[in-house]
Amino acid sequence: MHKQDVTIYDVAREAKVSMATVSRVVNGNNNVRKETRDRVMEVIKRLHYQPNAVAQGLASKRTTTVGLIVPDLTNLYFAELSKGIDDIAVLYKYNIIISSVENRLMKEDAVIQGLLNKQVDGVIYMSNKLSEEAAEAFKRTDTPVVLAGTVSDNLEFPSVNIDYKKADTEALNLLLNDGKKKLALVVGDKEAPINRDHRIPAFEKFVADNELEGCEIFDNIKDYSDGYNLYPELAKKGINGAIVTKDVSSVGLLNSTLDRGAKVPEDFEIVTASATQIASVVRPALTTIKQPLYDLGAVAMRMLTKLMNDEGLEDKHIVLPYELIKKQSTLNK
Amino acid sequence: MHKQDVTIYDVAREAKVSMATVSRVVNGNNNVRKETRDRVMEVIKRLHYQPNAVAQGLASKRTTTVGLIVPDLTNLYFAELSKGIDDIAVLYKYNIIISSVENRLMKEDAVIQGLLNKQVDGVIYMSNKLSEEAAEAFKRTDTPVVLAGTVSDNLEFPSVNIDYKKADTEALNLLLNDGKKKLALVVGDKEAPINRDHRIPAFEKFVADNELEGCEIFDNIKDYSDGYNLYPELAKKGINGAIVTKDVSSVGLLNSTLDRGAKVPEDFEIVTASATQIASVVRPALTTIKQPLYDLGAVAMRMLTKLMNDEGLEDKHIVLPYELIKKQSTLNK
DNA sequence: CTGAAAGCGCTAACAC
DNA sequence: GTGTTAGCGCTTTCAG
Repeated sequence: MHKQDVTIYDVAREAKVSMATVSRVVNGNNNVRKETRDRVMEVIKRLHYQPNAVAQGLASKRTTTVGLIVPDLTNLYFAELSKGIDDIAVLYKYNIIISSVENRLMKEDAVIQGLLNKQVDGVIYMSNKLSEEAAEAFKRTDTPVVLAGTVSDNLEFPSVNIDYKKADTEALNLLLNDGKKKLALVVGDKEAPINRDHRIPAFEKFVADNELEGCEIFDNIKDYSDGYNLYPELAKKGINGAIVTKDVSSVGLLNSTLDRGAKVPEDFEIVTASATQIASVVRPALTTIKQPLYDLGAVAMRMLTKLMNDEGLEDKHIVLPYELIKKQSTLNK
Repeated sequence: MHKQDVTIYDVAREAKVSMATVSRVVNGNNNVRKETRDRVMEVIKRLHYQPNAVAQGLASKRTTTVGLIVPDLTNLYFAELSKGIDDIAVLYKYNIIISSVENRLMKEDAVIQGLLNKQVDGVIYMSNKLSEEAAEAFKRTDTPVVLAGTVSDNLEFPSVNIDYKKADTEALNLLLNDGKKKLALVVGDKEAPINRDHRIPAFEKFVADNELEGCEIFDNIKDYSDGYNLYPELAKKGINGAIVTKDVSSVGLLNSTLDRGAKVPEDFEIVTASATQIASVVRPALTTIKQPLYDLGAVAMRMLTKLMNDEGLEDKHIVLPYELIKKQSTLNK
């Protein structure tokens, strides 16, 4: 970034107006006579003037930039969320500073502080859970924050989610209806609020309500091989149906099942709780709880634009509909 | 972004020094007596002072922000590249403004101009091809640019790639060695420089060198269903081996092949030219040209940091090694 | 080692 | 409608 060649001052001089007028033209302020505006526009074009957004940001205290906090860029779940956010951001002319925080030395609150120092106008936070430190960092600022696809203990921050309990219950009903009675819930982290407060209670309630026996929760299944290595244990325990929260784990479990000669869905049924591209290209195709990831992101960003304009929100917590997509990994009787 | 509560001026007054000294402390300048430094640090901590990066940017002409231009966030190919970039960016304390440009009304050069207006210190451009307008926009500025996994006609811009010709030739040799002689090259866009100048010439040369007949190039295969719908045509023409540039298309083709009762790899072999997670979870697993996506991104970002520090580059065009990973979609005799 | 002062490029009252 | 004038919060000579 070298010294800027042409500034608002050059345009003013050349167009024989004050820089205030140039500023008005640039910002679409109506208080400029048409002839003046045209003249200024002509000079802007001729000189290839481009406003310096940093200077604008310092003077106006708005950077038209929002921060995005995401665990991992290469996780399709968050990539699809981000796409929804990005599309709405473009619509409202915001740029996005993206920060991934998983497996980093830098602590989450330091990342957030860095974003705030850059004077972002707002932040969207995505994760399986809102960490303590992140929540604290957000509370210290008055920069608006929206949680997308992220469960939080307190309802302090606006959020967009689906009804995880309802979705899981519906999936469990599908399994039960197919005659599978020894069910499993396979999660990445038992303590993540989304699991602790939603999926696990829903599972336990379902098991109790239907008086099922031998059902179990499996923790710490985070990637493909975790899923792949899990099947023997499930088989030994006679489990014949599972809801798996991560789709790569689902695929690992699926492949493992097939490799060991079990039939899906006859012997064993799988429902995956996060439907990304990966779940739909494997064979047999996986039955999924389809979260509207794109929409979750888009709605979250729309909420944020309102907050950044001090417009206020009708609903602070939005719940979007999901869909249970029945494919070949369940019998679907 | 409201009025900042505590500024460098507050710290200066409280510590009984000038703001210049506070600035020195904040920026780690050594020309400060230890006692003074300690006193300033104490006040900074006590007042929770955080420098305003926008003001720093305006005054210093460095924003410690780089722009990333990517076709689509949800394409794992670019997501993995981005991850490499991001990790190095964090290391050098840069933030990343990410802009996706595929299927947008806004033209690419407008996106680039927007990034430049934000005074990014550098730009990394990723795409299948560098568009004319993008190249023009980059030429107008002296902000450094690096191309990652992107082929360009001219060698004006520094770049990081693999040797696509060599990789494809090795893959074709694998197919031929397995006894497959009617080969196909399946691409997304014939006119993209990576195909036009690398993959297609390599394919044609291979066919000529080995005096093969009935080999053909298939264009416009961009997604899963394109790949899925392609197989009948290949079958009719007796094609028995294919290199597919996009991995989702490869998977589509694979599933279609299996659905129609052909055996992979006995009757038909597939090699995919971009190995993302998707290629490795399907069954049979796909043989792939494994591009070091993470490294491509990391090296590109490292180059950019050098350029941003006016350090100069030893090599302007870096070629990284690839690997041909043999899996079950080829016989591998 | 420290301070004074001049910007960086723009916005936003305020006056006319 | 348009110009004048303060800043926005920080870096960076230049003196001393």
